[in-house]
Amino acid sequence: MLTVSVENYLKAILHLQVEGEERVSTTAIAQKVASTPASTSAMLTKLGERGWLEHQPYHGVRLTKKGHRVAMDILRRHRLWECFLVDHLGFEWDQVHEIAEELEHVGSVELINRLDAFLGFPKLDPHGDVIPGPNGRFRSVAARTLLTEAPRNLELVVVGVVDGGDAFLRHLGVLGIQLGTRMTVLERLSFDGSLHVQYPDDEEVQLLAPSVGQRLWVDQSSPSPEIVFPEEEDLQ
Amino acid sequence: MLTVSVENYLKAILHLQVEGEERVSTTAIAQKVASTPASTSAMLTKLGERGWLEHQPYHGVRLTKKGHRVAMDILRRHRLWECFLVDHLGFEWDQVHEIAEELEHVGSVELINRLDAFLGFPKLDPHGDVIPGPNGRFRSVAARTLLTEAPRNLELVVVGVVDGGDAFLRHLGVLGIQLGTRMTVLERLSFDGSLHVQYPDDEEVQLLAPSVGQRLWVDQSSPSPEIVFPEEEDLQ
DNA sequence: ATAAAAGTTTAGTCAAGGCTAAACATTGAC
DNA sequence: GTCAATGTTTAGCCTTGACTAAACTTTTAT
Repeated sequence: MLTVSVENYLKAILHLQVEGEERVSTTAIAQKVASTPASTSAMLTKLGERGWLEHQPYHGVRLTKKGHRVAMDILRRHRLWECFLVDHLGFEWDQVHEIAEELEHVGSVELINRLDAFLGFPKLDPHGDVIPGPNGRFRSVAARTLLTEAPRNLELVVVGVVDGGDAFLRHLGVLGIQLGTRMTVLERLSFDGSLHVQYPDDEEVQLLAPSVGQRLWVDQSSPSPEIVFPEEEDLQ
Repeated sequence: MLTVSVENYLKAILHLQVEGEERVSTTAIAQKVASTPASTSAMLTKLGERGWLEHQPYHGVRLTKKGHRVAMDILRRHRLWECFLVDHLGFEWDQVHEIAEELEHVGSVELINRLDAFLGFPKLDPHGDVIPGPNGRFRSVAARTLLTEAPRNLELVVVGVVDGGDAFLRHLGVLGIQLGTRMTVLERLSFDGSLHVQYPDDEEVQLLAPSVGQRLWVDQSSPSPEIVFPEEEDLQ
């Protein structure tokens, strides 16, 4: 049965699987769900028996089609609820994750599809993450680049954050950055990859740490015919 | 800790306590939460130890102030979610109970208060039940009478249902009755208390079973200076 | 190539919350 | 007032999902 605990494991595995590795390790999963490797191992065996994943002892785990579908549904619910909380209840984007963690386990399919319609079938959640559709697949992904890898001297707009924990989101708040913030990258420093950026209507040039630049998705502020991507030798 | 299970017990006890009896029996609670008397007895002992109720072995149970407050909060969450589901997601009133049973266990106080504001601080849920305020007390109760006890020959409007399970709500649907339906009681039959009622713009007189009339809250359709309540000798 | 480190699983417990069967209280009928 | 019927609790057991400690694999470093 799909208990809250099972849903959390599947969600965690999807997360780790998307973020790179083909096979996901027991320890990594244990960390994500804040449990011990021993408990996790037991759970993985069970999830394997029930057909949600393939578990090769000592060599990690991979979601089956069925497991992947379930996990995507949970992600869908989580992100739709976040939209609701921010767009209609007036929460800030760094306040909604915890609440959505609870709401995502409410199981009614009818509920979530109606919520989707109520919200106007959004493609992105308040952090700029893509929302899976009712078929359990991601909706068309908008063009986006990491700020670190974006072209210079072109006005950009922030369209998302990578793996946005509340701490990072609040830090962005301090920096005055949110979804929709516009900025232009003037230079990327070779020392550590820090970025010199400039905001519209602001003479001053700001220095942005690489830890921030690597975690911001941006798109061109207004479509332009000439897009110049940086070449390797550009990097000083 | 306030687990889902504990919340369900407290909610069930509040329900039974409101519906009459001062002390609530183990068996009645077991029935409400669809459990056995044995399991319930164990749970009641625990809830007593934790200060949510007073448990006199063999003589039933009564919520403490603390327990009452918690139960009212759950009722508040349940009914606010029902409002949201019907008013904004377009559900019918007989479809929302189950879903609200899940949503009511999402714990954030901030969430529920914002939802309350979003909904415009409603006083009544889609079934006409009173919604507790953030202080854990019922909001001012509107004037209302059971249809069975309402005055004759006066246009009434349905403002609520008593203990509306889905089966009853669907039955009302078959009869064409919902919140806001107007009707006039012509006569109460002495045999079994059935009611002869008439709907506006409809010549035909309908017969309403007492099982229905006893479970409909009504108010006067439009304020009238003369309210005639039925006397005993009126009942043929 | 092998030993230490790191990662994973197994073994043995625990708490929550359910169940059935049996023992115990209370109530009501005679 | 006693005894049967009803209601309640206790006793003993089960499942889920956690935990620690110990055993076992795999990987890494020398």
